[in-house]
Amino acid sequence: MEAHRSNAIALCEWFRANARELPWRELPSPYHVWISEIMLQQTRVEAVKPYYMRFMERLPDVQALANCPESVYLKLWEGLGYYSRVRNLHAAAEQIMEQFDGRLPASKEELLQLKGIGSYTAGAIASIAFGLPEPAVDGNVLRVLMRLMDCKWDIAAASTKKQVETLLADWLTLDGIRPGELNQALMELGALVCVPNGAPHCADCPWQASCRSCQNQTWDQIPVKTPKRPRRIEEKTVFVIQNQDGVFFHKRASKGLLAGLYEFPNVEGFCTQEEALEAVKSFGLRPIRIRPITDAKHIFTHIEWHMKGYAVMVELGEAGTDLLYVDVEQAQREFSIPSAFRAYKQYIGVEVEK
DNA sequence: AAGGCGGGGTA
DNA sequence: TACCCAGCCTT
Repeated sequence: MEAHRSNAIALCEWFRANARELPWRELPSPYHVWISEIMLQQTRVEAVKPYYMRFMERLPDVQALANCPESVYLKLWEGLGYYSRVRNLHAAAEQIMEQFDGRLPASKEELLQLKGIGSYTAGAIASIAFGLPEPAVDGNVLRVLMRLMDCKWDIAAASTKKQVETLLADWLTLDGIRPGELNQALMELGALVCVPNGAPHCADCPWQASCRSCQNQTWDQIPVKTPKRPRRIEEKTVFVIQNQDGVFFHKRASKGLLAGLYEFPNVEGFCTQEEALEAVKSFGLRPIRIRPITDAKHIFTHIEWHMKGYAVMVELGEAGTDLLYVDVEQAQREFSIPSAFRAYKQYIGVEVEK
């Protein structure tokens, strides 16, 4: 246990000297920590920064978030990915207003009752915002500790995470340890020194002398992780349908992939120009002109979209189906459109040549 | 335990 | 190209 203590102390000293200045570290209130931790799930620090700043400006507290309409919070999340995060964030804000008098609860057990908060996030909020000795085990922490112990357990296994949580629970109650600091230090070490891609910067590591993986030169074998299965490919035809006044969009279903976001009307499979015209007619619209536009590919974690595009000019009038007809400004302002359709946004407002 | 769920950086 | 990122939820 004494070896653990000296490791923990050395890591915290390293952290105090090397911690990055991050927006959510300026004033780590429970709300600030909560929002930042949700945004940081499976998402890099640099990607989160501008979203975090804008989110805090627009929704500075739990009440503002609880009262926020879906279109606004989805727009604030547009492009960040994993959109159920912000849906759960909003639901949890309502939960906090109703059950906890507008303040985040100060226990891991209660935090776990909130939508979108699992073991890691509950531990992060409990330790960083409330100073409680709760572990916060993410991918960084698993990698760092597996290397420290030269341990080849599968980090994709739930049992591995449990073991690490149990180990850290002891570290966090050691004399002179600030739980929030140690948890952040473990993650910071993983982000800056014991990096996931390429060789770790062992010369800069506060654990260099005690790290088994460094001694045994096994860093490239650790962590062990079961591979995920290959992506499936889906072919789609995407339509940028316009008339003189506006453009047509479709709101996706409230569950599943890209839930609740807006998309260009599209159909399964690759359409010829003739088939494309038929598809547009099936939307309840009368095409005037059509031309092929760019192909595009978008890679999700588990799916690959291969897209073929057509720009279509249609007669004035609403669609007979569930398409929404809006002017460009309204679309920009109110519609959250996923990055998958980035290649087609440039055709909005562009004349369709014969 | 396994699969669904985004998007982008990096080697 | 493949892997990973301050993971969570559903089945």
